[in-house]
Amino acid sequence: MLKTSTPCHSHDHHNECIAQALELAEEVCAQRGVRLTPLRKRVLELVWQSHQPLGAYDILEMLSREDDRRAAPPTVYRGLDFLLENGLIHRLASLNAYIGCSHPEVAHEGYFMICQQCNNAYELAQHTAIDAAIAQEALLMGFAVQTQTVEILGVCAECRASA
Amino acid sequence: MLKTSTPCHSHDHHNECIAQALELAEEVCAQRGVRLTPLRKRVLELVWQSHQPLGAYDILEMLSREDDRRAAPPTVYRGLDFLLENGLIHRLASLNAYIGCSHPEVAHEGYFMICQQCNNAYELAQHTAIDAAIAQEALLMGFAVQTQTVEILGVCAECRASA
DNA sequence: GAGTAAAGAGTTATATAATAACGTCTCTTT
DNA sequence: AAAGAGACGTTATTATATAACTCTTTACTC
Repeated sequence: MLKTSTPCHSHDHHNECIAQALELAEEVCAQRGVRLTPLRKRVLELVWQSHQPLGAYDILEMLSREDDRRAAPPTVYRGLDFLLENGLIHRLASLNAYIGCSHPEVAHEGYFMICQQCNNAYELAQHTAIDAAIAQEALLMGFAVQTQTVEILGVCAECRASA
Repeated sequence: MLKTSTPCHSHDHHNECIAQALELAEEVCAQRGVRLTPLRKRVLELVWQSHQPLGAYDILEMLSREDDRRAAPPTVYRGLDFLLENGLIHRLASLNAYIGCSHPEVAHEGYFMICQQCNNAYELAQHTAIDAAIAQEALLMGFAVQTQTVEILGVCAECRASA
């Protein structure tokens, strides 16, 4: 059973959290026989630089800044597509944005609570009451679930406390 | 408590279901003192012509066909915005599409099961296990929910049966 | 190790979804 | 009638994503 990803609010985030995610990504890709190319790794790293969902064009701009030749959209979208396929990131449909996944080793749907003040996205654990409830409703309707989009917008505990 | 909207598969859909929705919309708007102008009503009618979510540009094209002068995007989006604000339609973030709401008289979030074969979108009842589960998770996290996006893609019972 | 197929990535152009900004018309309210 | 607000037309633009073609790199086969 997966645990709720607890976003780091510490300054070590950039060092620890990202490094850990990249390492795990390497493992996962190796195990699956798919290639985490420099570009893909670069995109993943950029996505991981915050717990705040990033737009594809934000990533594009960051990429373009580093290499000083201008990257084009397909470059980023290919990277994102690969990462999505391999569960290394999730896409947030309600924001048109992307965010790193802490548990790429297990295929799963992402359930998110997204704070509209700090913009952090908190991925919920699997096997919560939520997915049980969805499974139950689906069963009642005879509906065969393929993919799920569960994105809750609001204000996180920290932001509520500091308000 | 709301009931699950049971999409009509009958041929009477166009006559009954739409008429009923439009009538209800009139009532709701009258009661709230907002204006269901001809344009807005027209957009709502178009949205209701199927239980399949429609894109804004689909609606735009339909509008343009009738009046034979070409309508522009803002025309449609203004209509959609009004309808959204008044709960007469829902927006499906995962599809960038819009669909009529059967219960505009009660403010609520839309939970949807969307069939990838027939494209029908089934709006779930409120007060299901799902919203209870979401509320419970939010409570655990100290998260104040503002808006919810719950969109389940898969195959509906009918399509499974006929496959 | 050379030949070949497939995957990855660059590049240009385009599709799709949504909004900004401004003008005009039409109501109501005074 | 004048003023103000709401609704809508119109043009242009922004934001998000993909198509199509090319060339390079990698991996596989012999």
